[in-house]
Amino acid sequence: MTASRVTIGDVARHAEVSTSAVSKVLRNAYGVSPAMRTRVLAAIKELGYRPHGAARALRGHTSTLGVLLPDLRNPFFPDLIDGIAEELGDTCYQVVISQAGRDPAGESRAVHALIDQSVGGVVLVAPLSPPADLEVIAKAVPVVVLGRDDRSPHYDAVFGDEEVGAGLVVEHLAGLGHRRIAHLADAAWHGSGRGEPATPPDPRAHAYERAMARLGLGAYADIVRTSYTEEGGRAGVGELLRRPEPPTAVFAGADLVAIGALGALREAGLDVPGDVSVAGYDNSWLAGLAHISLTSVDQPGLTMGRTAARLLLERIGGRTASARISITPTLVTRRTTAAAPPPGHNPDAANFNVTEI
Amino acid sequence: MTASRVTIGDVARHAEVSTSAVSKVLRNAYGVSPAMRTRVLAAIKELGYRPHGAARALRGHTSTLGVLLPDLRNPFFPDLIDGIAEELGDTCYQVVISQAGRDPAGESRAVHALIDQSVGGVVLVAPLSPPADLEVIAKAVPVVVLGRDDRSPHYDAVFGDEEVGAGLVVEHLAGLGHRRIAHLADAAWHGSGRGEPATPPDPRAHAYERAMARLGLGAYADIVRTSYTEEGGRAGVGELLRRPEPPTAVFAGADLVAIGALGALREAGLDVPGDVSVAGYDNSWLAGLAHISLTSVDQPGLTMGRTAARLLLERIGGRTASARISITPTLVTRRTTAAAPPPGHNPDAANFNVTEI
DNA sequence: ATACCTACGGGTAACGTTCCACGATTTCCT
DNA sequence: AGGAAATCGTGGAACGTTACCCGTAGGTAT
Repeated sequence: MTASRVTIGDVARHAEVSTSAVSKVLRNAYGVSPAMRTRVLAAIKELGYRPHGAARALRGHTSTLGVLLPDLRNPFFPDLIDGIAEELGDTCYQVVISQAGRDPAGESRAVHALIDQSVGGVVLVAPLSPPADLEVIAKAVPVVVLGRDDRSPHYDAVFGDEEVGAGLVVEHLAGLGHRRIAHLADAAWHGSGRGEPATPPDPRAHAYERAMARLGLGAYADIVRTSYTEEGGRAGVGELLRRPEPPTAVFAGADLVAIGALGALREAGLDVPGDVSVAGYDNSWLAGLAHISLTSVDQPGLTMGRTAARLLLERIGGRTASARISITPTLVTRRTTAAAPPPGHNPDAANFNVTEI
Repeated sequence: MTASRVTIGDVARHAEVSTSAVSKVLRNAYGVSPAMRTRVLAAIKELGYRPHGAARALRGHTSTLGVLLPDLRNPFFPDLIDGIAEELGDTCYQVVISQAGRDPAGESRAVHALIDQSVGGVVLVAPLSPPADLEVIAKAVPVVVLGRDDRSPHYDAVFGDEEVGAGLVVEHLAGLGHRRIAHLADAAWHGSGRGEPATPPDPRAHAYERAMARLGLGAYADIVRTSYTEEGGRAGVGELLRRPEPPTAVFAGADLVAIGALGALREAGLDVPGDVSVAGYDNSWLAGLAHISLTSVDQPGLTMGRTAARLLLERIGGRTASARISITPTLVTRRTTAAAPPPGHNPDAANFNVTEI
């Protein structure tokens, strides 16, 4: 029952010109007189005509860009999206977002679905697929990877400097006297499994390890791989608390994970930061909430989003040289990190301080 | 430099059949022998062929559904998306998400962009556009509205029962002895402005007013309109605290707003729930966090998302009769609501209890 | 043997847009 | 004045897919 669409032909008839003419004013191409332009514009408005995106796409024109997000719940991602949308504000491009699965297969399916929809380009946020797969995708459509330090000849990358970020956290915690500093890493970023040069090794976890080693704490390094969700944070802390000597500080790879960690610690009767310090990553709005006040590594999401969008536009514009842009993070210290408890400290004794229910 | 796409013609040539034949096996239509089918399938796999979405769309076939979200930060929305994705799991449909602006104009632009992309249907989450505009849109594409109680002959609606939801909160707070119960409502839901029958009146705010009246607290009803964001919650509380007699309870129309309210109250030196009680709406994962533990009206986001997707599929399948599905919310009480302070209570005196920095 | 069905496969006209090539007119230059 | 150049507008062939319609081959009932 959907009324048949009004086409460029209808507009042409109504304005008594050719469809080519209408097409020209639509794309404001060369060769159209002001008189005709106004007539066509009037006809368009009168008929409420809107160009058919699919038909345009068939001719190779597109006005949508795709953004692939691993997860809608991560509070850092809206910042990226806002940045992308801002940069695209004065262009004709429109953003569509697609949620990738938690696994490379789902991610691949989602990105191909985006391409089948003939988007003009894609921003892949923290993708799971190995670089080789992305090279293939980049052959079909301009690609910018956001949040992974890939070096590819065919697509661009925008990412925070993990070495600096992890270093800041570890140095901060070590400076507070912590030695047993554990790290909750992203399980999805599995080192491979087939022995093939698959996804590059998790750079955040590696940076953590190097920072620990640099500070002479290499023996205390302890990585738990878990999902980058609140639930993952809970599970990770659950595992850490079963260690013979649980850590006194937890460096979560994402704010959401840190939030889960905070919850699990609280439920275990441990005080933050009295018994255990917790730090997150991304400094999303969640970290800044008064009731959470999470120490976190600040990454300028808006800037990163804008940069990714800019690179994508450049690629679409014809740039073939590859770009790699690194962004240096900073540390925002808040109330979840404090001096390490004294060596003989018994966490359970601290429970007397807990005044909340 | 993007390599030219492999088309259905390439597949046909490679399998030595006609394009019609390939098209048939693609849609597994009638009239194709098993032998040919396997040959074509082999060719498809060998060439890595993927059907061109835009070309299909031009012929009237589509396999994407659009979801329009007002805001990526609202923690309730991912639940809806997950519900929609779940329901669509075993169909060929793929979801794309688009972020509407904060104003009706931006929303309209976003939904039309979606339609131009020839989606097969759209789910509009808490739309700002007046029903009349949605009727127009529903003429072009199947529409389901999620989170607003519209009764339209041309599109469906799935929504929580606001009367029950607001009633539960107000009764809960009144039962705890509160009288000055204020409400933070959505400013975007402006009652109109032109005198035209624009967007219907904010049902949540109205339900709040009726509940207050029903309990004999009509004189205490106090609505502050603010944006449905964390910042909006802060601003709303700021305004409420400037009242001659500030409220002892705040009913925020969304969890995110309640979070902002909590932050502002804390910064004002007020204790929650000692001095002021706070309740939210949607019972998103944010409300359940141990560090927040917000009393909130529970709406089953997953179910609502699934229902919306189901209705959309039915519409696409040809149903023309309109559906309206109301979902009854429940109340989850947590630690942000408690008995009202005694009449002579001086909030400032309570500051002695504040132990945190 | 003829007519009729069924199963299988191909030919081809759309779908709505863009853009190249090419007329038709006017303006400019010497 | 004669032609070149600039300007304005049109025709029509794609783009990749689908769906209708029509052959053909073999089988079966009359």
